[in-house]
Amino acid sequence: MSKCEQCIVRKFNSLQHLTRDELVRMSACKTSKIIRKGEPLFTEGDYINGVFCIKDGVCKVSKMSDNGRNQIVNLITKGDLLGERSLVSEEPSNLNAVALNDMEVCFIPKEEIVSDLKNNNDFTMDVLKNMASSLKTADNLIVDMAQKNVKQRLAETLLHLHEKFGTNNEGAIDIHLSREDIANIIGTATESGIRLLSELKKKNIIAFVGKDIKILDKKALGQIKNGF
Amino acid sequence: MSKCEQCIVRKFNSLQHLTRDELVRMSACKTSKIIRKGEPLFTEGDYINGVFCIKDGVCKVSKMSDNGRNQIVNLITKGDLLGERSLVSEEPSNLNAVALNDMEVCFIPKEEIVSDLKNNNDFTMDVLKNMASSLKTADNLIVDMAQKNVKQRLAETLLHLHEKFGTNNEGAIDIHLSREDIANIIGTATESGIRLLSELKKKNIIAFVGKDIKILDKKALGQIKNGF
DNA sequence: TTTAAAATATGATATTTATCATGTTTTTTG
DNA sequence: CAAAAAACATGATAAATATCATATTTTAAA
Repeated sequence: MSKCEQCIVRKFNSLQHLTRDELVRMSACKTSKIIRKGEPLFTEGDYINGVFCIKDGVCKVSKMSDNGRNQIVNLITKGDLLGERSLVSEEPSNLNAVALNDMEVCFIPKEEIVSDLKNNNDFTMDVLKNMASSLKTADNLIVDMAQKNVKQRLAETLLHLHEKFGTNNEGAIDIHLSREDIANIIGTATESGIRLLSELKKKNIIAFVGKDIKILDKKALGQIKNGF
Repeated sequence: MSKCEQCIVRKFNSLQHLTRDELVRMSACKTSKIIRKGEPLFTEGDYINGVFCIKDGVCKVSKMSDNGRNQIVNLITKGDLLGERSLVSEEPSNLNAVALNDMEVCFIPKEEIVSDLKNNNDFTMDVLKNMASSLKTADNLIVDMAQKNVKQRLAETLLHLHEKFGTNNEGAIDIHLSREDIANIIGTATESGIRLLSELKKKNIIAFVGKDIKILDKKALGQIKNGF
């Protein structure tokens, strides 16, 4: 099994603040897993009791609404940590995490990492910083969801995905999401999402490469995002 | 000036985990303020650089959307802390806080409290716990905003306000919000909010006591919230 | 590789919500 | 207290979005 102290991925998240000794201890108790596309990392109601460190792949984090529709609240990718909240809460998760492609993840049990939270202030402060940042992002998303219309949210989402995942060698956004996933990110019916994508395609603002999306006119998307 | 170590309010928030010595030091550098109804505690773009401890009163925390509408993301009340995020971030606030009634607050500067974050792990862990809890609440709100319609969100908001603020001696929800505030909580146009409130009144699900709202049929509201 | 299932697409329609207009009531201010 | 401003209210209409129906394409499975 790979060793945390030699793993490059930790450099991208709070684990970079752990000492070599702490990493060696962590390495001894962590487990590595392969999660196949479509499989869950965890499900609403699960007690996670630990943190996932994403070595490769992407997963969608979502929540079922009372209306029976699924809302994606986050996309977690290589280098990210997932499940930090379980470290300071005894409650089960209110979220689902499902792999969007094959993933390689390490799972570090809560007991182990909580002792680091108690003893390594640099680490704790960084976790706190990240949570504060997530909270800001969440507040902004609340405002977007409440105040922007579906067309604006779609434009914003496309720009955001482009920013976050970059483009593949054909110029398309380098993440494979189904039309339903996209609708579940922007919070609309699948048909409405598809319809608006078709409209953007017809206006030559985006193009389809297979089913993936290529942004042709970034400026136009920016304007739509702001309500023009 | 009142002394933190004797102040009952701190018992309701993370400051309860500070030692007597830490409280005495804090007391020496904090400032007390009276904020009148309608006045801001801080405004989008301000560097807060400290934490507000709410001794009395309620404020609304909101953010302007690009569309020029104001979205209320939180109501902060007696016993709460406000501005924790400024402790671990160098960025200016993305939020506005405005008093809904006359408030009594203490302001503790960042420098002072950051040293406690570094040295008192109980305190730090409690701040972390609260932030985790806020994040969960925020995720739930994102899902509601994205997936529930305005009527559902109004019902949910009324039930939530009733839960959070209780009722006054006339049985009305014990917080005075304008119709515009209510619309800004549920994320809709003021007219739409008013219209739906009128409709609930007509159906004898709520009543108006002056301008305040009294819930007559909790069960019916619960059903509307869930889409019936 | 044929069949079944899932995903994508689009039209028709109903529902929800925003916007604009206007009137009334309440609150604030000189 | 009178006048002005703000908040509340409701109608009419337009725009946005969901829902239902159905067809096509793609993917998965037998």
